[in-house]
Amino acid sequence: MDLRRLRYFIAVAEELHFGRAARRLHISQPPLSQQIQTLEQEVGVALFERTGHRISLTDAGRELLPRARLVLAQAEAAKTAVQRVGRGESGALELGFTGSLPFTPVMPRVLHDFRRAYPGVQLQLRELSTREQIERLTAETLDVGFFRPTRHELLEQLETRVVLREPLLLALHADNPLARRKRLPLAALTQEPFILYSRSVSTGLHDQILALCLKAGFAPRIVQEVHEMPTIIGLVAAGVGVALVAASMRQIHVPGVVFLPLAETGVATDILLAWKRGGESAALRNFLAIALSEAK
Amino acid sequence: MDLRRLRYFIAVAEELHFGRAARRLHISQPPLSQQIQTLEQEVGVALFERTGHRISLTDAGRELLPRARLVLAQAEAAKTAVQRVGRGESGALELGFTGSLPFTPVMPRVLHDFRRAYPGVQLQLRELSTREQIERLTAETLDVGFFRPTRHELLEQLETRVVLREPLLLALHADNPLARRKRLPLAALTQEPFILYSRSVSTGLHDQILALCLKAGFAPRIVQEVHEMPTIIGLVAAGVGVALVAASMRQIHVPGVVFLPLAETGVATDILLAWKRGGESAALRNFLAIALSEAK
DNA sequence: ATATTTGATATGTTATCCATATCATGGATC
DNA sequence: GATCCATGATATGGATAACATATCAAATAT
Repeated sequence: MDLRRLRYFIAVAEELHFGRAARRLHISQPPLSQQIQTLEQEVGVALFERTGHRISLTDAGRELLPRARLVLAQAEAAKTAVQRVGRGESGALELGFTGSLPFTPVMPRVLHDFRRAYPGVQLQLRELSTREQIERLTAETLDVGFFRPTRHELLEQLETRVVLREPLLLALHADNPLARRKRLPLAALTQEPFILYSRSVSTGLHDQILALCLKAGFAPRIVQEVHEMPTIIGLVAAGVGVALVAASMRQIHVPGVVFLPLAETGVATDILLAWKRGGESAALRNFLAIALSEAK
Repeated sequence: MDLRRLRYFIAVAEELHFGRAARRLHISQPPLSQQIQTLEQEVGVALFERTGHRISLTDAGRELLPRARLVLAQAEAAKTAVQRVGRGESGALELGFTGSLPFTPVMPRVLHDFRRAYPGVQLQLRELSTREQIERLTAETLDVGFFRPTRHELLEQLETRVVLREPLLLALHADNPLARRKRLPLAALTQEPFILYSRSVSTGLHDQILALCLKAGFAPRIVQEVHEMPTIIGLVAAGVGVALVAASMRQIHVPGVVFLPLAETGVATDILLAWKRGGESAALRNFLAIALSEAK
């Protein structure tokens, strides 16, 4: 199983024509036929069906094609990553985060410290939903991600650490009579219109808040679902309704929005750092070291 | 970037000793040094630091090690996956069957045994009429099918085997006076209302039963045509008429339906296994091996 | 029936890979 | 500090593998 043979195989599988594939590979046709035959001998399975004038992939060939592409892509990625390190850029790191994270104390601090400690690392920031982050982390098209707890079947393939736990606060409009109180029990919100996190995108918070309300004895009247926390603040300012948000949302100063602690204790939301187990790059290891040391 | 070179690199990186790594790779030391140098030239970065007596990984080498492992592992996985498909241990198989087949002893047993022997094969079951199966088998949008004999011009393009021969029984309602007899000659049914198989969908059974009746000296009074055997049982139970059904229909226990053997001997219906000649996938070959070995 | 296109085969050349032999250098030992 | 040992690099020749040119056999198209 040679990378060159895999490359040849992909060319033939894509062109479905030995001659064209050979031209694309800048070799002549006979050695290509020969290499494919060698590859087929090696795996012990026919990869193409040669029925006279035209060829087609066998089941085995169809199985191999995407895998061969993956192997080649990863080899290529390894090469460029190594070269980047060689040029002193010491690697690249793609970091995912949800919209609320930049307002928390943890993400800015980690970024700042990492940038100072490893100025050579090319740090790419990507705002992505929790779900997208989990999918890209498992597919290894993202190195590390910040998000809040959720349910997702791929989560168990990832390594996660809680890096911050912050209380949930009630955000409501200053004109609301309840805004004059010092703290509020959830039960006081029975009649309030609720802004909630989207069930499909922010499953964890959606379910958590719903469960809290039910425990307090009422089902919230949901007037709006949103994807990201900061959006909520805008809606609260616009008088659309009340919402439960992480304490760090207080960072966002919008006239007319008041934050109140809940009377209930222990109502909080975690911030997680997640990455794929095994095969951590040097840059990722360094990032994790900094992020986790600041986590307590 | 050759897979061999990556393998060599991993060995040296793990042993941190060219001699030991060479021994592990069953080659001598000089070519190993040479291959590592070639690899370093290829990526343009030093992977090891040779400081006199001992060597260590450079940052670039540390970056490469986990990635090289990943590439090799995935190449290996691709190989075994392809081989599994080649051996028919994985892949997909689409199986057609008519409505009466699940009640026969042969189809459930074959499915059970095949699933146990080749759990990796994705087995798709499709309830299809005999005609549809024949058309899809010749068009190769179906891999294999179970049905009863019929006339169809495309049949000669298919390979067929009889996997079970079962007697035809008379199904009639318990209230029918004839139901008290132990066995019945066909001639006793001259005046009975007949439920028959649709001429267009189940040509074989339709013609067979019509011929039997004519041979017994009467033309049956057909009150209803149906597409599938199990449907008949329901109609018999409803008192619509009498019918000839395969013995395995006795599996369907519906109150009010009585099954009686015919006085005539040798009145039976076959169950066929059919597939398209040539180009059998490995999974299909394995399926046929199991199905035909149980056919006797 | 003939021409054309396709992938497979034959053969010689070149490049790659490996083994044996040898060299250069950094530590360890006396 | 001279010697010895271990380690990786270099030199050289032979085996293997990959390639190009020339050619073939079979399937289509004209």
